[in-house]
This record gives sequence, structure tokens and C-alpha cells, in this order.
Amino acid sequence: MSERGGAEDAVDEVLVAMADPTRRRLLDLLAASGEATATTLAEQLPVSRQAVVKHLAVLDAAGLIQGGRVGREVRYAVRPAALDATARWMAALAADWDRRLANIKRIAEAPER
Amino acid sequence: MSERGGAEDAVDEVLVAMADPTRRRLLDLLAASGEATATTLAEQLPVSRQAVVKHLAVLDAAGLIQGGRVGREVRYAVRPAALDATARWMAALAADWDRRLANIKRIAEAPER
DNA sequence: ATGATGTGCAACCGTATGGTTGCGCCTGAT
DNA sequence: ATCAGGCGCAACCATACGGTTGCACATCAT
Repeated sequence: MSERGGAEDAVDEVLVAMADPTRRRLLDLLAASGEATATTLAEQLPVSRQAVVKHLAVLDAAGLIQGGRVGREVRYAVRPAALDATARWMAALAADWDRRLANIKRIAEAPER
Repeated sequence: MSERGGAEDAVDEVLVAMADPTRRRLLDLLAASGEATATTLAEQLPVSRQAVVKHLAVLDAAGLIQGGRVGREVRYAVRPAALDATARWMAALAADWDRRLANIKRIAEAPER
């Protein structure tokens, strides 16, 4: 009941990153391509390269992608770990809610004694 | 490969709702209390009741909570379903990334022939 | 009846955020 | 040597968002 705090920071960044539709689109494109550069990605989206660069920075900070330089370009690829961890966090939270709701219901339905 | 679109709308609202720390705090308090009103929740947070009301509206729209009137007050409670669905969506996405990455790696490592 | 308590609505405010444009700097190709 | 393609930085802009305050309306208790 105290594994909170530290983990929440990481989860927070992932949630914020995933909350934007353009960023999710970017992740889809990246997952589909395997690897791509900001310039390439911008061509497939209705926003400027600079906008893409900013989004990639957010995604990178959240650990959802990682980029490496190849010559004059920077190629980004998707990283499942952070997303998976957040999915687990969320599933655990939902399970906790379920547990609590079941408890309340049990108490409510129990006879007075 | 086409179960996207419809589900994403719902997921989007949940992600946006969960991306805010105050809203997550609110959900924690609600889960802990079982039931609570905007006024009660505001007392436990460093923000005004009105701010809480707005947050509750967002959470309600996302299906994460539901409120019912009891006399002059409106009591809210947590709803695990939407959160659970989003957790599953996210886990599936992470798994998809994993699959794709494994595929790329396989191709890359395969001999030319 | 009347006062306290709680909700609902609206206007308003500052800042974070998603977006743009412009420009300078590497790096690779000719 | 030079030129094109791609990256990085900075300034700037509009709007959405989290938050506040003020007030009117409903409801319960006295």
C-alpha cells in the first residue's frame, strides 16, 4: 500500500504523452515503420516538422520512444516497456477499485449484526 | 486490424482524464471513500469546490465515475469498467509493438537469402 | 418562516500547450 | 568547393485548460 509515489512520476509522463491524439498518431506511424525521422513523420501528418520534433521530445521523455543518430538524421523507434508498465499500473488500479466496490457492497448487504 | 476508431474515442477521454494529477487524486479519494460529494472532496484538496466540480464532470464524461443525487447532495462513486478497458487497450498496444519489434529484429538478423 | 448547507451557472484570469515561421549549423553528395 | 537535405534553436501566436470568485437556486433543519 506504499508502492505509490516513485512509480507515479513515470506513469504521469506516459499518461500525459498518450493523452494527445497527434502523439498517438506518431506512435502508430513509428510502430508501423519500425524506424522513422522527424522529417519523414511530418510528411505523413498535417503538422510541421517542428511540431513533430516537440512531440517526439515528449514521447522520448516518457520513455515511449528512443532515437539514435545515423549520419545526419535521427531515427526514432518505439519502446514498449514504459507503455506496458503503465498498462499494468492502470489494470492494478482498476482491480483495486473493483475490490473496494465489492467490499462496500458486502458490508452494505450484511445484516446489522 | 480495424477495431480502431470507435474504441479510440472512449480511450481518448479516459487518457485525457487520467493525465491530470488532481483528477487522479480525486479518483483516489473517491475510491477510498466509496462515495463522496464535490464539497467533501474539495475539503480534502487544495482547490476550490468549483474546480472539483469541473474535474468530476470530465471524469464522468470519461465514464470513470458516476454520480447520483441524494437529497440536496450529489454523491459520486468510482466505475472500474472504463479504466479497465483502457488498461487492456494499452496492454494490447504494447504487445503489438513488441510483436512488430520482434519481427523487425528477425528480418534484420536473417541471412540475405 | 428562515437560516444554513450544498449545488449549479457564468464570467473571468494566467499559463501551459500545440502549433507556426525563420534562421543558422552540420553532414553527405556532386 | 559548393550545394542540398536534415537537424536544432528561438521567438512568437492562439487557444484550451485548470483555477478562481460571485451569485442565484434548491433543500433540509430549526
